[in-house]
Amino acid sequence: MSDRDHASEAEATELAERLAGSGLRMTSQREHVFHVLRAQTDHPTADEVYMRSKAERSDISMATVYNTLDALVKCGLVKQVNVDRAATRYCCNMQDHCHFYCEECGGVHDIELSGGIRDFPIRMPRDLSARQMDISIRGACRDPKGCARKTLKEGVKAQKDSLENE
Amino acid sequence: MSDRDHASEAEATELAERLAGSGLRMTSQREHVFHVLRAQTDHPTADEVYMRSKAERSDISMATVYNTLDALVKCGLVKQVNVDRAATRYCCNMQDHCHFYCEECGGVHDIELSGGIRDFPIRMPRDLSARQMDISIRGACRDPKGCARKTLKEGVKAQKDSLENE
DNA sequence: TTCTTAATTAGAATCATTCTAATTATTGAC
DNA sequence: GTCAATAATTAGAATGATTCTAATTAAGAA
Ligand SMILES: [Mn+2]
Ligand SMILES: [Mn+2]
Ligand SMILES: [Zn+2]
Ligand SMILES: [Zn+2]
Repeated sequence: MSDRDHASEAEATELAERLAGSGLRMTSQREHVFHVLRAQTDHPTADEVYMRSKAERSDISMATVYNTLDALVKCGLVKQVNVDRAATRYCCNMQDHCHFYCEECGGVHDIELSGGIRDFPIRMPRDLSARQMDISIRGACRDPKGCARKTLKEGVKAQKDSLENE
Repeated sequence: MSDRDHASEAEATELAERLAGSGLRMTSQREHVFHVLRAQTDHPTADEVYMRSKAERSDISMATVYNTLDALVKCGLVKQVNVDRAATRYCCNMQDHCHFYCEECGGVHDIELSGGIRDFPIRMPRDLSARQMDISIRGACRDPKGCARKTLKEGVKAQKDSLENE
């Protein structure tokens, strides 16, 4: 049994436990979608998750991808990330972090937070009680190789076409 | 001439100048939409701006409201505020601030920032250059009177109906 | 004016997401 | 294992915010 199998097994076990904790069942589709998410640290949209999932399991449906992503969010294994009004992205890094959006390539990167998110210099009015804080940063990633994603629209479309014509 | 007229006049002048600065023309629709936005400190959606605008100018169209809000954003008089995937809201407070979203009533409130947004304790990776940071807080506003907006969906719908049946 | 260009408008189109209703899979009791 | 009960999957329809289109109207320059 390879390291990879070990990793997948541990992943599946964690998934099954978390799902059970929320009264949800483990299924092969859910395992596969979760694995697809964990395979890359980018923050794919539902559509991208669908395409990647379909590459190995050609029978999976978009509806199931949406349902599964929902289930993963409900049981605390995945977070939704929204950038403007674009399609929701999914993040499976459950550490406390914030997001960087590259306006050049459209990529989203995780940024670790130094201190706890609590001790940020914000004075909360007395009549408002905070439950959660979200920080997002936008800018450009000046990676010499060019960024993770190509120039947003064209790049995403090209990627989609190439997967469809397989 | 009343104080109110003075205020409106100054508002219109600022608007005209800002529009001109972006190569855009001043129109009565734009003046009216801008005035509607400045009349309340809440963060209305395009649809809400449309309803409020139509209350006084029944001939204005939704398309114009969208176009105008766009123009106002382009010339730096208004900012867009996104909460999850819900309809975009519009904010005409141009000071540096962040947003509080009440999960109970759906209202959005401004929160002043103590220090400059620059000295927040975040270590940026070398290959990422930040241009802008957004902070949003979610929680509940425990106002004894109840919050600005009623319980989200029902409240918004009721408000819409009441305006339509005038 | 009159010409040119921009703004407004109604309605169609788009696109991510949610919903519906039918089918299939999983679970637990027997 | 059999069999109901319940949950998950699925295709496709519906939704809703926004954008686009193409026609009309208004504004500014000459
Ligand atoms: Mn992330
Ligand atoms: Mn604001
Ligand atoms: Zn980039
Ligand atoms: Zn509230």
